[in-house]
Amino acid sequence: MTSKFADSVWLRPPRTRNGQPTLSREQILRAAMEILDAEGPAGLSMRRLGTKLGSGATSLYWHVANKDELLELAVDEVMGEIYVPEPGDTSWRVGVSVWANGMRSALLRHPWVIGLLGTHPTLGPNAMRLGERIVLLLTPAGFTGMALSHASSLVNAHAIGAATTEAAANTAIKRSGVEMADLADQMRPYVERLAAEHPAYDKWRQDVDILNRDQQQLLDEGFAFGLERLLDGLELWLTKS
Amino acid sequence: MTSKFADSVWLRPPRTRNGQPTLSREQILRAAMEILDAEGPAGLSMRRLGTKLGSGATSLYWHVANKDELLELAVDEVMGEIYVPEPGDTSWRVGVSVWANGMRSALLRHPWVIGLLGTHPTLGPNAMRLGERIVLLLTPAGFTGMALSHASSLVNAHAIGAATTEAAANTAIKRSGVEMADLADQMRPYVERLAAEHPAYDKWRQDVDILNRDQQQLLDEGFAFGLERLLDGLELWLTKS
DNA sequence: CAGTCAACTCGAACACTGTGCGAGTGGTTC
DNA sequence: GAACCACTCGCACAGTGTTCGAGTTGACTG
Repeated sequence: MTSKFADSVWLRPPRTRNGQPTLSREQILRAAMEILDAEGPAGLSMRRLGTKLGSGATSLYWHVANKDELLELAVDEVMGEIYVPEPGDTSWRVGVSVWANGMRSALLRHPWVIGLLGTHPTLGPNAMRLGERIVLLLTPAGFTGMALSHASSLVNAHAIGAATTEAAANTAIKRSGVEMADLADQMRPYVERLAAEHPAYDKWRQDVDILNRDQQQLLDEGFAFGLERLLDGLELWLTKS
Repeated sequence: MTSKFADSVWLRPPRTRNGQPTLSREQILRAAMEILDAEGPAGLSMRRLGTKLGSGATSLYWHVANKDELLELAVDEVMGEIYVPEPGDTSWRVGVSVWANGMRSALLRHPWVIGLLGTHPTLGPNAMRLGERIVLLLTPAGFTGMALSHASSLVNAHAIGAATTEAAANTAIKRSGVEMADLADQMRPYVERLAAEHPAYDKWRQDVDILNRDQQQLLDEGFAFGLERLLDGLELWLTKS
């Protein structure tokens, strides 16, 4: 049940010597991410990963303690794909926007990360580097002490939350036929049944004709809208204190 | 690979007659949630659920198509715990705050939901009821059309994102010994190693002395801070358009 | 050159998992 | 009595993560 942080991956160097012994932590990680990106977490099993690498499944356990740990490494790898601009290059608003948008798209490129974020805190080196960049970006903007932490959490939460619902929508579309129109048709009886019980929701849905719009564009706009409101709120706080 | 929405749980009535045949969808759902709350998703297996209900594991498949579907039902059940005030009872700001706080605490009461939110969209009756209430709350506040959707997504994302990182922290604390101080001690060598590479982050961490604070209070404050900024941003948008 | 040790690989086995299938049970309706 | 339906469930299958202990390699030491 309990596990010491002292045993964590981040404290244990990759087990490999100068030579290249046909298997390395990096290599395993890369192969694992390929499977995850292509087929989601359900597609990743140690045996499959082993055969993909041309080695026995249990060989992996020399380089990685656990499947869980492997996933932790993978999550941090995704964190490494997020770019946070240096201060001075732009205003803090633009900097935060770049960061937030980059985070959203990284999460959507690797949607399996989303389901893992709530299970372990992300403490890997890439996450740390991210933290450093964020401090560097927000400090000159005027955020200090706890406000810095809170502001950063706010942006983080926006990216994670938006990516979560967006990923859910994506998998629903992927899993049903292909066309959004088809899915809308399939849902019609259900939606109509509920329309009676939820008149306001239904009226709104008809007003905006939500099912006949470009879903991706809607999601993009929604994220941008939220981000803008959130930046306004932060800016207001800066000027008022 | 593909599955028609026509087969979805939400279109299929619970399979039970007037009599009470020792097993019902409701009952299964309740037992499943007890296990999930107590031991997380890893603790839930169909066999365990069966024995907990005093019946064979495969009997469950009469009432529920598969485990995924059972989890979908469970997620919607949690959505039912979220309260959105009616408009007129309070200002929209307070209404949204109640909703957001309720959502955060529901997700933290049932942290296993967080990992599932990204896998299926939540379309159950409770989620729909939530949607209705949100429309009723935000419309009189001045949000119409797409802005309503975007504002609602923003609040949603904040709750989900904050709960995600908070759940991650909680499991880390639960899983290591017991005391936060112990965990801080265990992390020390790692943190110190990284301090050199991340001076700004390190300086900030020392300035606020983050490890010696009440973590729960910090999380609460962070959520409230973010929510306030976000509401300010929305209010500003309302007045400017 | 032989010997030792560490780094690394891997097959077998264990205790599990979700789920399809077909047989079985009990009550209600002709 | 017969037929039907709602429902339960044991068996079996193909898979899972992981442990253990034996095996293989290559480099360094005596």
